[in-house]
Amino acid sequence: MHVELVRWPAEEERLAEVRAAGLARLVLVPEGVAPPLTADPLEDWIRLPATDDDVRARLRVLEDRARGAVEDDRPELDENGLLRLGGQWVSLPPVEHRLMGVLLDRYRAVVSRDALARAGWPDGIPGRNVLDVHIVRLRRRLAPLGLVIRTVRSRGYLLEQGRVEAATGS
Amino acid sequence: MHVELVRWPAEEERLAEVRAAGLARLVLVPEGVAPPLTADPLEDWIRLPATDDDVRARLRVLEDRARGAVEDDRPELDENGLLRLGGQWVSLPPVEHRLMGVLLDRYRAVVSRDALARAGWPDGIPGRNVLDVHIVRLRRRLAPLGLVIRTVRSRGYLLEQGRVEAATGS
DNA sequence: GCAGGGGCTTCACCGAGGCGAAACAAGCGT
DNA sequence: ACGCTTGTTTCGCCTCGGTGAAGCCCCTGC
Repeated sequence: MHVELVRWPAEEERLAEVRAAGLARLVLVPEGVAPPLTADPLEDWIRLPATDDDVRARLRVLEDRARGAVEDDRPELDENGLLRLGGQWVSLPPVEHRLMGVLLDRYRAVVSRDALARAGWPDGIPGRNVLDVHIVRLRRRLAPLGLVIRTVRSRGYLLEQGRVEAATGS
Repeated sequence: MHVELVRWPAEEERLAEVRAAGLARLVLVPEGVAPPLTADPLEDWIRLPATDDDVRARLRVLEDRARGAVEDDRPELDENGLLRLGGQWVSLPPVEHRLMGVLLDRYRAVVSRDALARAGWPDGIPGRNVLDVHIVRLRRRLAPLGLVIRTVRSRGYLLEQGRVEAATGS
């Protein structure tokens, strides 16, 4: 993810272009000049002179926003079984709601099948295949949100954002 | 729209609270201290000492963002049963007016069938299917405005703007 | 290398219940 | 008298949770 550096007001035209292109940008504003203001989260400005650290800090945030428009916000699960992520949502039936609770508590970490079974069926698991089936169903329901449940063989499962894998290990 | 001013690192706890509450905030960072970084567009920081103009500039941007985050054109319902949205309007009969009231109070959140029943029929619900029927009728009336009532099975209903919903994979 | 087996995935199916919607029958105000 | 609103019945679909069974993949023992 790249962030454009734009001098203001010297490069006014370029700022307009970069804005139109929807690129992230940091505007450098010398002393005594009013900064250009916009509500666009992909734009920030900094007053010169500034330390390299401060410039880097603002650049990092802009990079995060540029990247994270899609990635990296954490899904939210409410008490009504609604799972929200990036403006979209899906509703989860009771069992899957409970399973999702544990997976989110340990987001991006492995959750054992045992822990999942206990969470999904506090009164004891009905059959030995039930968990697997519900994992499949949960996977399908999560797909539209870009969430993926990975299998960690003989260890358990792990919830994360679905990345576009460079190559499937085939 | 209000923006919280938070001193850093003195008011670290308060920053956490304000973040959790989703309020817009400007973090004041003294010289020589690393600013707290987040991709959240509702947070910004400024290096002290700073001019009043620079502070005001950052406040204005945050106010704009806070306003934009909330104002995402919400439908308006008046006491005469007129529901307006985006220049258009429809009129709602008494029962549907009351139902719509609760749905709007909890816009985009789940409202239980029970809560709807109590709102629509304060003196007790006449039959057990009445609510379903009125939901259907309300749906038809809302359609021209682009509003949609989603079913959240065994939990209730939810009112939102009719976007193209990610369908469940068949 | 090959066969066996455990772990996991997926499908097809069933019963129960939640929900949708059409059709019908009043009631009410204008 | 007419149209709009409200309540009721009824039929049928879809979802949800659970079960059995088939198949795949990887590891392991021989």
